[in-house]
Amino acid sequence: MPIPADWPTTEAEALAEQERLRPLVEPTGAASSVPVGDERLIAGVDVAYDDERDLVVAAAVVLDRATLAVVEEATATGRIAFPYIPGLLAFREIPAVLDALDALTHRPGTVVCDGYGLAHPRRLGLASHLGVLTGLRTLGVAKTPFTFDHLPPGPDRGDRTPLTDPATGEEVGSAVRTRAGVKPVFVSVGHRIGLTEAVETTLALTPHYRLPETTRHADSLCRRALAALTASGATVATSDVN
DNA sequence: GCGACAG
DNA sequence: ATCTTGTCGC
Repeated sequence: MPIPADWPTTEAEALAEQERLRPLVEPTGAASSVPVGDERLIAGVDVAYDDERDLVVAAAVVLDRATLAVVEEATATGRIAFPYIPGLLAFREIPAVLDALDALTHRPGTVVCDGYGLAHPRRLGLASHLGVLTGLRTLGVAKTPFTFDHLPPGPDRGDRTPLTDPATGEEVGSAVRTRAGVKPVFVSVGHRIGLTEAVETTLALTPHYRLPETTRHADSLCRRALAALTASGATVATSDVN
C-alpha cells in the first residue's frame, strides 16, 4: 500500500486532491471487481489523538469474517498530519492508518472505516479516499448523521432508511438499526462495494453491539496504544510501527 | 455574517 | 476526537 509522500498541507491543496481522486472511486459491488486481499478477512481501522503532544496512533485489526475472531492487530504512531476540518477528515487520519495497514502481515479483502465514504460533500469521505489509495474494498460506518438527512429507521435490527444529501437530494447511504432500541449507525459506500453489500457487511459485524466488531476492536486498540505511550513518556520519531 | 459540522 | 461521575439495567 502506497505511503503518502506529498501530503496536502493547506485546505486548498486538500480540496484539489479530493477533486483529483473523486472520479477514481468505484461505487460497485464485489462481483465486478477483482479481489485485492483475502476475502475471508475483514479489517477495522481507527485513530486516537493526543493534541498536546501532537501524537496520533492508528490501529488496524483483522477479523475472520465468518467467526469474527481477531486474526491480527497492528498499530502505527506518528505526528498529526492535518487539522480536523469537517469534510477533510481523511487528511488527518489516513497517513497513520496506511502505516498501520502496512504493518499487517495479512491482507484483508475489506476495510471498515469510522466515518463516511460517498456520503461526503464532494463524495470522497475517509472510506472512499482510503479505498482509492489502497485499491482495497472499503465501507464507512459513522456514528452521527454529519450534514445528512434521514428519517428514523424502524425499531428492529436490520431496519434502515435512506440517508440523503440535502444539498442535492441524492441518496448517499443508509441509516441502519444494528440493534433494537439503540440509535442507528450511518453506512455508506467506500470503494469497490455497493450500498446493499455495505449494509449487509455492517449487519454481519454487529451481532451484539451497535458498532461493528471491527470498529470496536480498532477503537479499543488505538486508545490503549496511545495511553501506553503517554504512560511511558516515550519519544516518538516521525513515525513508528507496532 | 451565523450556524452546522465524520473524527 | 477528547474532557469526565454516577447511574440505570441486563
